[in-house]
Amino acid sequence: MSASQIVHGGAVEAQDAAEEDRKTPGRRVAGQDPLKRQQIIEAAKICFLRDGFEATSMNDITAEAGVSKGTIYVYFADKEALFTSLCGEERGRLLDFAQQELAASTTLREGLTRFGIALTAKLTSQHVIRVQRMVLGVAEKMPWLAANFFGPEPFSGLVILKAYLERKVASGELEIDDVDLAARQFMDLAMAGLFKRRLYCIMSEEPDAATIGYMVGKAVDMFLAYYGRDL
Amino acid sequence: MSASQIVHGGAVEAQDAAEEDRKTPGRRVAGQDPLKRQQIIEAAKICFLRDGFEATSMNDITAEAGVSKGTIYVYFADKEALFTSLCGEERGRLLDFAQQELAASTTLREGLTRFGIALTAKLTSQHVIRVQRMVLGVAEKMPWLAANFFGPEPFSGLVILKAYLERKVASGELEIDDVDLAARQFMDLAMAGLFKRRLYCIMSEEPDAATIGYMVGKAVDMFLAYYGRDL
Amino acid sequence: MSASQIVHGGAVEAQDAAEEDRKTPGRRVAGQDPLKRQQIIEAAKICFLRDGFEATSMNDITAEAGVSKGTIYVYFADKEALFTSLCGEERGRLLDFAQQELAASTTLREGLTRFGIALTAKLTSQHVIRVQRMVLGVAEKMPWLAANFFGPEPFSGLVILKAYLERKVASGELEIDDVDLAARQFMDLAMAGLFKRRLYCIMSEEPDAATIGYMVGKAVDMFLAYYGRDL
Amino acid sequence: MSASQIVHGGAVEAQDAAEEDRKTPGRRVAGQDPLKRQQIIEAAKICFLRDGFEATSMNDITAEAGVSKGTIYVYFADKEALFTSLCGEERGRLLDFAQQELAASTTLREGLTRFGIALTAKLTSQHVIRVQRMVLGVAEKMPWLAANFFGPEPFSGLVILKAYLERKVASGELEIDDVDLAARQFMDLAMAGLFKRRLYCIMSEEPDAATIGYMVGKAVDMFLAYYGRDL
DNA sequence: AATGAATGAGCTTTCATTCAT
DNA sequence: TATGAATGAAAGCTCATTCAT
Repeated sequence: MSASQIVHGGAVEAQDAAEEDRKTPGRRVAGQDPLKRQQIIEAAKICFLRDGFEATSMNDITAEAGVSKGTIYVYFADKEALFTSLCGEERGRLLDFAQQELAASTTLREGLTRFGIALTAKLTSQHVIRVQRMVLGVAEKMPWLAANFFGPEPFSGLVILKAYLERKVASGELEIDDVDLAARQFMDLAMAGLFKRRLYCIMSEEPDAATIGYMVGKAVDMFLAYYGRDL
Repeated sequence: MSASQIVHGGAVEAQDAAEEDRKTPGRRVAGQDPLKRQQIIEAAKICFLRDGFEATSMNDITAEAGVSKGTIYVYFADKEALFTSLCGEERGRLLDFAQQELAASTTLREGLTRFGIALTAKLTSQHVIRVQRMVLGVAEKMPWLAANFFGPEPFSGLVILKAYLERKVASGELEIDDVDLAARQFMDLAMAGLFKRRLYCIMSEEPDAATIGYMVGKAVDMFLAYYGRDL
Repeated sequence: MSASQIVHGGAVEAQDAAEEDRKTPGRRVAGQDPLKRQQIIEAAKICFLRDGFEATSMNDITAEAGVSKGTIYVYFADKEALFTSLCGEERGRLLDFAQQELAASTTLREGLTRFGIALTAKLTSQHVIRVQRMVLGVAEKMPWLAANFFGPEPFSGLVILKAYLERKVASGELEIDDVDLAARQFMDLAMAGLFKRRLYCIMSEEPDAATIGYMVGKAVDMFLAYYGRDL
Repeated sequence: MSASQIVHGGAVEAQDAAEEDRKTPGRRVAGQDPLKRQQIIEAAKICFLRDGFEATSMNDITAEAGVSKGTIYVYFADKEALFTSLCGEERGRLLDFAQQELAASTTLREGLTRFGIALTAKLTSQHVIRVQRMVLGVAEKMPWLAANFFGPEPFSGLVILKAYLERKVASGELEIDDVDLAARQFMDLAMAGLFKRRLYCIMSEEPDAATIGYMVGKAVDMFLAYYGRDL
């Protein structure tokens, strides 16, 4: 698998299949064209994020996708199945960018700062906030969907940060007794207040870079003051 | 008025009024029977918390409340008004308990600890989590409702904590340049990870007292290590 | 029966009964208070004329009349019965004024002119136009109601005009072979076009006195030119 | 196109279009099938004429038309739009026949007589009377609809008659100072009493040809006696 | 006798889903 | 295979009528 494929993520296998099929002319199998499937999902994403699950009609998605209603029902059993698929894709590897931020950093402080900034920017962005509200709105009915929102464990931001912290503990730069807790503390500290204010519409605009930088800076200070080992 | 009544909050006056009115015979005014109003709200709460705003039909509430549809519309102008009323009651004085926790404490560490424990217990309780999901589900459509969820500013937990911190700064126990940020940091630190895990159904049970105590203890340690002034 | 009773018309017997009952204190018989009955009818008239039969709710009438819904149902079996009663009263002696116009005139030309003016003014007045539309709107369902709208024959304008014409024929001032037709011709001629234009909202304002005078004048001219006997 | 098709009027083109389309296979566009549209309108006509606008429910029309409720809403935006369409079709060229009657006549007397007979027969026919009651029932709510009932000016019977009278004035056969009034007078004279009696259910059957002929004859006599110029 | 809160069938309209083309 | 017209259950809401007070 090439590097570019890694970047594109989950849709890659489907794309490959599509390209192969295109070579052999003739009828496709119903509900098997990955391009059309993606087209529907993208349209549904726009609608669901804009209006929420209930307020979005299949007609809206039809219009947005430019395919017929019947076709959607070939690719997805019903509205809920489409929504679930879409959430699965959206979740994708929501926090995988984190790995790069940490890998690209030389010092501990830089690593934490870049990680914190990227994390906060992402989680408070208009798009991701909307996705979260959408998912939380159906969490009672589809808890598994919410539970997996931040990604299946092995790839989530938390796991990445924990691994990073553990390496820094091993290297002697940090002294942490409960790495899991410390990782969670740092993440919440980095967006202290911002996340909830964004989620609850108290802050209606995305925070700007200066704000995020300021808050993450304070978080790193505090985190290192407590867990850092003066060398 | 007894202490227990204070705890129960907003519904108390209505109950009292109802009992008094029952003594004086005669017809009640339309939409003014607090018992019936409460009956409807309780039913609506069950339905809205279970299914969300859009997925709950007025018929569902009718059946749950055991009153007719027409009656609901005497007490509430429409579905949204009922939902708003319910949220208003639910919000009530969600975080006012906080004041007592701080007032009842002698030392700074005790104050922060009691405050953090009460806050975390409240916000991660099954009921409050459900209410939050319900409110977030309609945040896109009724942002004012979400924005006011944690109470109008003067009485919210944040304001109380900030005032407390400011007093401690004045008394020389703390040294904080940005009290607003510090307050937010402490609150998020106190429930680091817990809040999100509860909201996203990753943790399906309410955290037990030991867990909360452990996490809040760590939070207080970290907070005092950074902002505390060794006297 | 006194002269004043004749003028007051149908409600007289009820009034008498009311006065008698007032003498004996104590409870009235349900649905027997003519004052309250009238109060309800007046309110209903306002509502039905403003909004039509279907668009008027019993609540509207309740509010307008200042009596309770139950009371209305004591006086009238249902909405339709109330409407029917109201129409009966409205019809009353819609065109009885005509007699006075003719009696107060000395010459034939004056009689026809005054009659024509009064008739046209009445039938094109906003109130009467509304009543007519209301009645016509339910004519398919309650044809008897529409049929009696212009009054039971003996007292209607047509009968009065016919009697007048017959007297003028007998006196030699007119020469008419079909008096019934002539009477109808005069009435329609007097409001030629005006009536239909008013009914069909082509003319939204009541015609002014000058317009009516002009048209009736033309009608009298034409009528006398054809039926008049030059003496 | 046959003569009988001309008589039937507005629905003819739609039918033709439908038949043509049926020849070309393939799916129809939503809300574009003229047969189905006509089917709905016919059903609506039956219901609205029988019960009036308010008293007719969309369910009634659904049942009468034999199509689903949703389908009606594909063809018509709402109940009012359906009603308006139906009225528009009904109005059609209600009085255009008049032109032919006048054109086909040689003498003035014949022209007026044929015109008067055709006008009276049409306006007192059971169907047109019902349509008028239906329209008048909503005149308060949709005055524009009532106002346009007799057709947009250029094609209405009144305009045609006025033009005819003006020609006759020019040719010296008539002497009229106010042609507009004269035209209205003639039209009302032609159906003197008949129209109102039919509208108000005083006359429950359509008038027969003899009655109409008699009344129109009298009207023509009177009209010519006044406006005619003895040559 | 009078009241008006409560009822629930019924209203117009929407929309997820089906299936003939 | 893909289409989109048609379906009809169900939505939010109204209101004529009833009946406990």
